[in-house]
Amino acid sequence: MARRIPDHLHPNPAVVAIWRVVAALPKGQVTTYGAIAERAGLGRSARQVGYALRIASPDLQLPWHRVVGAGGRLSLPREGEAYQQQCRRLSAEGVVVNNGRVRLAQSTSLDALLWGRQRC
DNA sequence: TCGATGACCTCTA
DNA sequence: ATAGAGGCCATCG
Repeated sequence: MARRIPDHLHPNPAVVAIWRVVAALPKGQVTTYGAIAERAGLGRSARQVGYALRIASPDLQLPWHRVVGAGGRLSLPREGEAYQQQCRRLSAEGVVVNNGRVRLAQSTSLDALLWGRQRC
């Protein structure tokens, strides 16, 4: 699951710390940028999380799609390619994406099947 | 050194 | 529910 991220992959320790936290996110669970910053020991530097994900190499295979904005809002341009991919990958994990929003905190797999009209 | 720039967040109106 | 203003903070040119 939580794949290890070597220190030498990036000179900035904060970036590596963020990658580690993201890599540890369980499948089907979503969190916010702010929460990740907190867990990485960066306080309110939520923007750093966005930065770290943006510069991350695809080779890392980070589950970046499990990271959303506050209130469960997808924080990517809706017209972009990345947005579509995030929607699909979340849906594939049973996370309901409704009009650019996901259910934070609750989001059990059960009502995912009941509520789930995957409108990406 | 400094202003611009975000895959952000919170509070108002 | 939506929009705008401010705040935040590391990076970048």
